[in-house]
Amino acid sequence: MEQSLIILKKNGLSVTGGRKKILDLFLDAQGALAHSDIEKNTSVSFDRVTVYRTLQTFTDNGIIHQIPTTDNTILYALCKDKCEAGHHHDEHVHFICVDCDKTICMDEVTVPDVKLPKGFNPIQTAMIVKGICNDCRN
Amino acid sequence: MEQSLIILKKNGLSVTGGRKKILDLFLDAQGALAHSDIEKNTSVSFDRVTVYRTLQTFTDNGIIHQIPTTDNTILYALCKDKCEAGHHHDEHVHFICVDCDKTICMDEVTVPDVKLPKGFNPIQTAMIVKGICNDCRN
DNA sequence: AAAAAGATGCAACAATATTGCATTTTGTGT
DNA sequence: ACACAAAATGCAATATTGTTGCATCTTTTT
Repeated sequence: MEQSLIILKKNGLSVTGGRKKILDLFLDAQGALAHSDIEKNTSVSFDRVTVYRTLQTFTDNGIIHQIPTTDNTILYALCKDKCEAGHHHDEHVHFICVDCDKTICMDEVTVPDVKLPKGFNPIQTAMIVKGICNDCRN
Repeated sequence: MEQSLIILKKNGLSVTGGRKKILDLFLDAQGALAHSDIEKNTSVSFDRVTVYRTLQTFTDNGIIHQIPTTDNTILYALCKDKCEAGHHHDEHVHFICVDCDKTICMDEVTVPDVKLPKGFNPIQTAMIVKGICNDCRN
């Protein structure tokens, strides 16, 4: 059985052509995807609204997570199995290549703890490293 | 002499009413500001475009820096004196309060180093902690 | 197979961001 | 202080991005 199908069923989502297609994009992608990446993809011919709603649904169900960026786009990437609905554990490092512009999830690299000033109570931590990725160094 | 004036002069920027006003907002602000915060501020009555261009100018000159977020807004905050034009050193932790929604720069908390996989060359690191801030805990 | 629940498309709208150009303001040299 | 050059601003137009309501179609359930 296809992986995208498995994932959708596991999360109790009705399986539709659109969801499978978009989920496959993530499964195939090396790095993170923006809404525009999906919309521009020739194999996806859905309404913009459907893409928005699908990404929202996937996020709500812990299938994908959002990645913070400094340009005004939201990036999405597949969650690993540790994520639960409504409570993401995407506490791994995200690497953004300044050359090829790809964003890569480094699941092996966990975010180190930081000591915060008194009175500040951390719930979730994200870390973004900009640099040159493995493919772009020469 | 006013601080905003000093900063503008130091960076070789022509000093205008708009730039002073916006810079003062940052100097007064506790946390980071979004474009909309500035535009909505009653004491600012400039064209949206001017605000965009001013923020861009300040960013280019290392006066303010951008903060990554997962909602699709760009946040800006004052750089400390270590920042140079074109090369930001905003390697401090940003704290986003999930209650009051303020974003605070924790200049005292430096971002710890992480070991990246072979072939990945880091240039800049950012870290975002979500949680409850000092004002909102009870 | 029918009913219920859910997903999708469309249209309208809202918010956000960008660009070119004319006008005004600021900085510079005298 | 004045005139000129350089830079900033405002306005209009346009592009991009995100949201909502509702009718229609598809999937799931019984």
